[in-house]
Amino acid sequence: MIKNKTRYAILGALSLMQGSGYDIKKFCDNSISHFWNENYGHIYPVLAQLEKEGCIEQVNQNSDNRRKVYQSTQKGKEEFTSWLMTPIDYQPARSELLLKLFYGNFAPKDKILLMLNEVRESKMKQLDEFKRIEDSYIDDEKAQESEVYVYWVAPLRYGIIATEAFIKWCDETIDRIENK
Amino acid sequence: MIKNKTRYAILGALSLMQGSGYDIKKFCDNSISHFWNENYGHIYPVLAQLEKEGCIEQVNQNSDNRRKVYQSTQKGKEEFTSWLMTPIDYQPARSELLLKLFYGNFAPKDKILLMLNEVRESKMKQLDEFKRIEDSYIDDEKAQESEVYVYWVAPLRYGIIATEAFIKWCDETIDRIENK
DNA sequence: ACGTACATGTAAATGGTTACATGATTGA
DNA sequence: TCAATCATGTAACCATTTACATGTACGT
Repeated sequence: MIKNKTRYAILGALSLMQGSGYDIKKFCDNSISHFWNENYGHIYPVLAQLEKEGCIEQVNQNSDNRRKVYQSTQKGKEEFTSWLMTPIDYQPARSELLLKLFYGNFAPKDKILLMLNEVRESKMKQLDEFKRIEDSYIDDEKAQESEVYVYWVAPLRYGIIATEAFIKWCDETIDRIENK
Repeated sequence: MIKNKTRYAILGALSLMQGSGYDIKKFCDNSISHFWNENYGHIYPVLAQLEKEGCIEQVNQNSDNRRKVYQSTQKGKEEFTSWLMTPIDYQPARSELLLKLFYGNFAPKDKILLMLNEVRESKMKQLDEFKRIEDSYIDDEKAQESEVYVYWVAPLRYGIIATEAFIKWCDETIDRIENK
């Protein structure tokens, strides 16, 4: 049935907090969106599946009875930890940008340059956002003492380093196309 | 029905050469695999679809009559060029590595370090391969004069720059985890 | 009272991979 | 003659996204 990654994204979220499907979606959008995404169409069925398997359970709560608040069970925690230690799946590459660029000679030069400048622009904005978050981390001394600090910084640093590299590549590529 | 990207990967391949589904698959595996992949389950149905729509046509050929060799039609060429000029689709991020790392505190430190060292190792190999190809380009003066040269170099340079950045990030992340 | 955000879920469509079936050709 | 590669295709499965349906709660 519905398998793999969403399952672990949910178990991961519920290892940090208890919450509803809606909360998990918000967590994905707000906290890990730069390296992960989920949508409701996936979350709710997997949540039901995980409950059926005893990996998560509903938390009794008297207040808002629309909400189904879940927490991870021992079984769920164990499955999550064991997944953390399994090797990364190979992900076949699919870059629409590089595919288009590879065939760039079939389009007018200025259109290709426009495309590159647009992606460069959007990456610059992303980089600014990453650096803003990094600055807020650097100012927060308590956070730095936390056990999880290095693991939260790592994806952010990845965003920064990868985006800087991307912009560098844009610059040299734009330059090379302009001067050809 | 079956839509979008495979369609353009095929039209792109057939803009450089004429060939069969099998040839297109080989082309993907050999020439553009570091930024694109296709499989037979996608290629053959899309090939049939494209022929039905008049974007490609079969080439008469007397030799091997098992093979169905296709070439792009005027219509196909126009559709491909116009696709080249449309904006890049947004791709939601999904990095299993970063997801696992984000939750790294739930696994033993040495397992996380092992994981990072493994991906670092495999990226090093990839980088060597990219540089080997780059060297062969640099030695080839005729290739450099070609109109398409910049467009063929760009994805390769992307591979090099992005992979170098990745390794740099691995190093700093491994270091940070070791010293925590 | 109205709009926005909260909240859960399903159905359908789309996208992509893997496994299978089938057989010809080529070279060692 | 045996293995590898060439060659085409289908079916089943798995994964993902989008659209839809439905209704509540809360602040202004």
